[in-house]
Amino acid sequence: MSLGVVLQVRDGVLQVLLWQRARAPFEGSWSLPGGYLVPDETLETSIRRHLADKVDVRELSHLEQLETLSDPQRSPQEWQLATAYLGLVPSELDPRVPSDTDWHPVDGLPALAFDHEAIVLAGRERLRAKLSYTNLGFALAPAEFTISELRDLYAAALGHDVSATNLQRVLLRRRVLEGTGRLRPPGPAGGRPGALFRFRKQTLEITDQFAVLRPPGPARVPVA
Amino acid sequence: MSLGVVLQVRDGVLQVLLWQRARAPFEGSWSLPGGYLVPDETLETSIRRHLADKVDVRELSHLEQLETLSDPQRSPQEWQLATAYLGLVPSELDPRVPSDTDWHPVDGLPALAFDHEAIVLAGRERLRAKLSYTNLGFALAPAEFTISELRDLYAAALGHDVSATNLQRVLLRRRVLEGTGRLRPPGPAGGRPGALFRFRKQTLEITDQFAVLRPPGPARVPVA
DNA sequence: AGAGTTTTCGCCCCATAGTCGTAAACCTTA
DNA sequence: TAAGGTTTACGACTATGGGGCGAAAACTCT
Repeated sequence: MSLGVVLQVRDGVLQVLLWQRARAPFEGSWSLPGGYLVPDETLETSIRRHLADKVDVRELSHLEQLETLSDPQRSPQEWQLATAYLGLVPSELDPRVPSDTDWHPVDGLPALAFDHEAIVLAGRERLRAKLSYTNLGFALAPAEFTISELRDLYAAALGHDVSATNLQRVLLRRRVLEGTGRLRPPGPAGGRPGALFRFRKQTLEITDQFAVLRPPGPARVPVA
Repeated sequence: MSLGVVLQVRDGVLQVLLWQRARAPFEGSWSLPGGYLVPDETLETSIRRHLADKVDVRELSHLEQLETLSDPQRSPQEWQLATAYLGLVPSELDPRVPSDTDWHPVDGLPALAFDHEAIVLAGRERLRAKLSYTNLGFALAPAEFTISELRDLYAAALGHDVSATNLQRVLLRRRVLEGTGRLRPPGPAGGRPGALFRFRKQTLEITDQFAVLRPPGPARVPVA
């Protein structure tokens, strides 16, 4: 079967989409959305199909495979293999979810069915790691944003403060962000209008090249 | 079913363990070792069991899950899910392998059965990436080694030259390596004896902390 | 006009990577 | 024993890029 860890930053907090089980085992407790495969179906197709009831597929800005769980004890009744996926939803969207489904802060989860808590935490770790060496932030952020807004998104996803100055310089240097010409008008409290940025690419790319593994030679990427 | 991409640096070249199929489909062509699960078996147990015929399990210095393949077209006959694992063997070992099994350089593979070529390349990419931001090198290297030997290992696995000076400084600073007191006597051509090093840990650890995701504050890890 | 807010940007420090050149330690051969 | 060749070790220098700070800019409101 396939399971989905769907994450979104809501109200400044990283949250996960959970579904309340209607049947035993673990009747009534919260669990990850997902379900069985049908014949000749890709795992990715399967999780997209199961998620379609919960979130509009077009609202998923990113979907990648996490891992496949196979512990014989993970389900109390039958031996069940499950492949977990990580899905991300941009923070400006508010998908309509069914009544048995709701968002829960990843810090402070209720008791989850099966091994789903560990899967959620694995998804959060994957997100945190990739935020640093890829452009995965595009999947959390709206189409346009100020640096302050992006800093709050990163802080929520990473779980600690982020320096806005640094974030801007680093992401610009890595050519992850680019400025639109536009400005965001200040709020009722006033303040200087913030410049609006966007991610250059909407697909996953590795932005960090490491020291020892970088091919030698004086040729360096031009700053352009 | 489970599949294993078992990599080792042999003769200064990154090689993968392949098995020649005895039955259709793809009879006679090379493929990854692996096979079906038995009930109540973990995927990791399964791949270890299937690999036991090829390589002594104790010779595997590292084993981690790569991904689960589910394309309905990946097997010409039946719909088949397969979970691929990446296994590593230290370069000083030379496992006895059956006659239908042999090592092949990852650069210059023969035509492989199913989608196995893509899986091998995915395994190589995982190795290359993790060599840079983890201590995964421990799984390729012998118990003790000189910096030159380690440099050759890294160069083979990464596919490009590596500076020995840099490699030593970086891995020492990250506290990935530590010096044993010993020296390796020079070869017949002479030369200064090389100092012997070892990896501090034999389990996977992340050694690189990234800029923007690093928690703020002046506190830095003491150089000790 | 002045006070309060928020964003922007320049400046400086420092940690670490990359390169190079020289010294050290060993072999073989004359 | 001296000289030349080979390999490793290590210091010096440079470049890059992150981290932090503070001042300036651009607003709103009173």
